[in-house]
This record gives sequence, structure tokens and C-alpha cells, in this order.
Amino acid sequence: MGVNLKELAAELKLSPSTVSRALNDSYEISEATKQKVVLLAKELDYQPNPFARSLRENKSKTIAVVIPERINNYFAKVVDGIEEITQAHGYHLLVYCTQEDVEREKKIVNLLMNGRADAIVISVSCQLSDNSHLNLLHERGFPLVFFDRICAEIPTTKYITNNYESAFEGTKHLIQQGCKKIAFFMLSKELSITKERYRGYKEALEQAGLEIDLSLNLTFSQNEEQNIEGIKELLVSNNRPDGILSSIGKLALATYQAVKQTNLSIPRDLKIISFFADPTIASLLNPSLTTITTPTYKIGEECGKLLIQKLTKPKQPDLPDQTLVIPSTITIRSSTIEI
Amino acid sequence: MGVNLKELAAELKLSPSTVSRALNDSYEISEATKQKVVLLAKELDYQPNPFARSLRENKSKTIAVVIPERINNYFAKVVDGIEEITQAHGYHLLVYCTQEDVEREKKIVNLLMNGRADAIVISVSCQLSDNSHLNLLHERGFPLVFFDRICAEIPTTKYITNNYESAFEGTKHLIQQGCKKIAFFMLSKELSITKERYRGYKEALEQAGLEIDLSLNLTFSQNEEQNIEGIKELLVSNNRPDGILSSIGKLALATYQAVKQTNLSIPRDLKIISFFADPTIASLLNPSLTTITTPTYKIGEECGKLLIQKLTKPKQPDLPDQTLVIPSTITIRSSTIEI
DNA sequence: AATAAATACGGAAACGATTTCATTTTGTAT
DNA sequence: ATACAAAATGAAATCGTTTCCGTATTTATT
Repeated sequence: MGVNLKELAAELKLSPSTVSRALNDSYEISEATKQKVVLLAKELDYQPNPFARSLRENKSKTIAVVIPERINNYFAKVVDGIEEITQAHGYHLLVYCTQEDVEREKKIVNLLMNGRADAIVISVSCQLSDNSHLNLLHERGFPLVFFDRICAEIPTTKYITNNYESAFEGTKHLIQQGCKKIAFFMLSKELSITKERYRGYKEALEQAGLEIDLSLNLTFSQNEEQNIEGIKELLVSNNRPDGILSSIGKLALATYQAVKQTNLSIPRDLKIISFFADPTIASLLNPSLTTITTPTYKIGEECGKLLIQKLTKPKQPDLPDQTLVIPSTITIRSSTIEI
Repeated sequence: MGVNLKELAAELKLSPSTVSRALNDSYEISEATKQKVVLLAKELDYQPNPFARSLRENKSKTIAVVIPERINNYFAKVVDGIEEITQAHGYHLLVYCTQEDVEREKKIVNLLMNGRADAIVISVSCQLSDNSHLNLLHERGFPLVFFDRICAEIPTTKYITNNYESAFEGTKHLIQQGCKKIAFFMLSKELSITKERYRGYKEALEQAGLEIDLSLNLTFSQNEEQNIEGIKELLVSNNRPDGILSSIGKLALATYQAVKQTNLSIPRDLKIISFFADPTIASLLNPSLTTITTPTYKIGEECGKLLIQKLTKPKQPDLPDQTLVIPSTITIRSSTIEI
């Protein structure tokens, strides 16, 4: 397509090595030739071949981001944050979506073993049970950063929110609003966030002297229709909860849909609080939804900063085994407040 | 990191050329050696270096996707569709978000001139006025596909929805519901979709013998607060519309927020229909929102299929100058129906 | 049986950059 | 003017593939 280094050198009657050094602003090259080289490079719109460079330098200037869902403001914002930071340093983002499918996640991670990316930022699929693929990657020294849905066993850096405290406070809020039978909605028991949020939920109930009714702890699937149906059944059963802590935003939406099919009313018959990414939507729902919102853009930025640090500085140590917490905020809206 | 071709060859006491051919299933290699090679390659987990391959073959197995917003189900679904198709053929996706910033778009497109990707799929920023960067790319023979927000002047393949008809039908629906003063909300007059949708809106009004009041044709910005404020002002003014066709989903949400700050009621005082990506949200809004919804996943799939065709088959012609239309569907909900 | 053709493989160039090492040129001190 | 250091440039190796070209061995043809 464009001109390459050899052609540029020929045009200038210089050797490729000199031209390369001139463009990389090497001290070995005189100012005079540097100027000449840079000028002609601009004029001919010289663009270094990224693959030649990657091959030689053994780095790709690319970061892989693996998320479970793209149609989800939570993850979209994280990626925005990562891009904001890394793009400024000349990095490119390969974005992969697993669609919550662990087989797909494995395939993608294996694909990344070959060095196509310099690092991976990942939030694992909710189906994840064995993490050997990620372990292997990490053991090979591949920079790996987790966010939100992490693998606790893999000793690297993880960014999460204060899941336990948020769930605890959220549950406490429901209790304060008079709820006695509080349900917990989740996607998968295996997920790191589920475990922590469930712990917060449980301890808040215990502290208030409320019993934990396991039949109110429901695991849902990827099938929206089925989830709505399941929630509806719960709501018309004898064992109807009067409060819900939803650990995933879309389960709150499913609840709203289910409630529409009953003659129950939020917050009169049922109060609900949910982990939720989009404040605009939360405030426009009817009734507006009380939410626990994570600063996801910030999480993305932090992931980006960490990786830039690791990848651009010479001789950096491995990413430390640490779990960094970025707290969420609870916004009380109408779905938990009696009118 | 892993083992390379030369080491693999040494282990097998074969030349690198033979091993390469064996792995690529060349007819020149005997079945016996092929098997031996493949076996050891599996055993040692040989992964070909993608950059060496890209350098040699002059293709990257990578497609760049450029979208204006990531926190937007419309674009997220398109990318999902593209990924679904292209991943199955071994392609990777570099996803860039311009944040509706044309300068950023230019930088990204220029970055892609160096061959890092084999093709670009793009929906342009709403700020776009001059498209020289995209033109240059196309003139250099770079495969370029537009979707949704296109550059009509650039002779390549574009995927859009039936913007004119949808807007026409949507406006007609408002008229049928008794609206006399119908506003048109848009992000930018320059956008291809705006022009078409506006044409549909205008002709529907003309056909009904309604006057076009330019003070009801409003252009909004990226600033949410400001948009809500602007809409609120319109709604409390003497010139209040009784119907709105919103050409962008988030302007419908802004309208809902603005209405909450007035004592107007949808659909009693104001009916609204909007181009909108997410049916779940539309049905959960209060009142539920009448929408024009584009099959965006399908658009993504079509983009993917076209590019796979172009990139994987030998000796393919340039992408034809054609505009392919995938029709939207109107779903009537409560925001346009008097109770 | 001699020659042609097919089969199976190896050697080396090529892709386009960076970098080590070698060499020439310039500058400075004696 | 000479010697020696410093500055500026060039030649060639290198990264890991693929592929063109060449060659030895086997198989087919007359």
C-alpha cells in the first residue's frame, strides 16, 4: 500500500538503518538528517508496518478485552474507560464478547496465547467453573487483569467493587423499609460477585434476626422469557417475597416485566433494589429503581493505567496479586420507598 | 513464549519449510510426515506467530469496527453480529469508539491506514462534515463498509434501514393519533440518517396538509443535561408540540426526563415515537414507548458476511457501490395511544 | 532399460522493521 | 600535521513465517 522504510531510504540516499534511527529520534543521528528524514516521511505519508515492528520487538501494542456481554452498559463503560487511557498511549483494543458462554471464553483465551495481544483484561463468564485456561495464561507470564467477575485463585491484579458492603447495606435498607421476606436474585452461584453479594445479603438478614429462606435465593439463566416466567411464578406463590435484592441489573428489569403481569405493585407489595449500571434508565423506570451503582468507567481507567504502567515502562515486575476495591454508591429511588 | 516453527522442525529432524507445509496441509507432504508433525505440534502446543504470518501474507485476520458510542445497545448489537460471523472464520475485532468526536474518528482512521486491519466497518460520528479521511482510505483500495450512519458519496457497500419509510410511517401514526404540531428531534443535520428521517417526517406532514414549523425541528448535543433543559423549555413554551418524532433513542429518554419536570402527561398532552434499540427498556418506560426498531444484529451479520466473502475468497472484486436496506419495524405502545 | 514424470523434501529468499557491529567521517588536542 | 576520540552512517543479522526454486528419490511410460 504505502511506502516502506527501504524505499524511503533509497529516496533519501540513506541506509534503512539510518532512516529508522532518524524516525525514532536516536541520538546517533545528526539533527540535519533527522529533519530531512522526518520531512520526507511526512510528505510520502510513511506508516511503519505494525507487523514487522511487532515481530521484531515482540510486542503488539494491543490489549485484549474480554467481556461476557456487549449489550450491557456496565461492561461497555469499562471498555470505554480502558480505551480512554490506553489509546492515548498508542494501544489498540481487541474486544471479545463471550456471550456468557464458557466454551467461547476458553477458545478466545487460547487464541490469545500466541502473543496477538500484550495483555488481557477480563471479566469472566457466569458459567465459569474451571479456570485452567486463564491459569495457564497467567503461568506463562502473560499480563492478566481481572475486573468485576474475578478468579480469586489466580494471583494477579483484580479490580472489584465493595460487593459485600453494598449488598449488606442494600439489604439493610430493605429491612429498614419493613421487608421481612427478602429474596436474592443471581445469575450463577459460582461467580465471585455473587458469592460476595450473597454474603452481604445473608449477614444483613442474620444481623436483623431474619431467617434465610433458601427458596427465595434464585438462580436465573440467559433466557429472558424463562427468567420472567420464573419470577412471576415466585410472585404469585404462597412464598411471595416482599423485597428483592437483585445482584444483576437485567434481573431487576425482568422483575419489572414479571410484576406487570401480576396485580402486585412496587413498592407497596414488593420492594426491590438492584445492582444496576444505568442511572438514567433506573430513574425512568416506573417506579424508579433503587440502585447500587459501580463507577465502571473508573474501573476501566484503572485497568488501563495499570497496564500502561506495566507495558510501557522497562523492566516492570509481574502484576501484583492484589484486589483493589472501588466502592459503589446506593441511590434510593421509589422502588424501595413507600409513597 | 511457546515453541516456534524452527524448534519444532529441529525436534522432528525436518526443515522448517516442510513443517510449515505439513501444518498447512500442503499436497506436497506425505500423510505420514503430516501426522507426525501435527502430533508434535499439538503436544508442544505450537502456536504460529501471528505477526510473522501477517508480515509474510500481508493480511492481519483482523477487522476494525468504528462506532460513535459503546454505551448504546444499537451499536453494541451490530458489533455482536459482526463478531458472530467473523469469529467463526478466525477473524479478530479491533473495536474503536469515537465518542461522537470527529477528530477522534480521523485519528483512528488514519491509524488504520498502516494495514493493522484488513477492513473497516464504520458508522460515522454525528459531527462528521468532511470525510476526506475515509475517502483516502477507500481510494487506497481499503475495504470499507458503512452501516447506519453512512457517507453517501463514497462508492462502497452500505447497510442501512428504511429510514425514510420508517419516519414517514411513524409520523403518519402520530397524525392518525390526532397530533397537529409534531416536533422532530435530531442529533445533527449532517447525518445521513437524519436527512432521510427528516424527509420522511416532512413528507408525512405535507401529505396530511400540516405545516412544517422549523422551530419544532430541534438539534441536540452530546450534553444530556443541556438536552433535557432544552426539551423542557420547549414543552413549557407557547409553541409546545403535541407529538414528537425522535430520530435518536436517547432523545426520547431525555424527553421522558424533561416531561417528569413538567405537569404534562404522555400520551395525553404529548405523544412520542422514537427510533429505539432496546424493546425491553421501551416496554418498561412509563408510559411504554412506541418505537421504530432496526434489526441491528442482522446488520452486523450482513456486514460480517460481506467482509468474509471479500477477504477469504481469492481474487475478489472491490466492494460494490450499493446501499442495502434492512427494514425496521414499528411497535406501537402506550406513548402514542390515548388511554 | 532408459527416460519422463511425479512425489517428498530442503535451502534460501522474502516480508519490513530494529539493532548490533563495523566503518567512515569529522572534530580536537598535541 | 598527526593521533585519537567522538559523531554519523552503513551492512547485515534478526524476528517467525511462507513460498519459490532446486534436487533427490521413487514411480510410471514407452
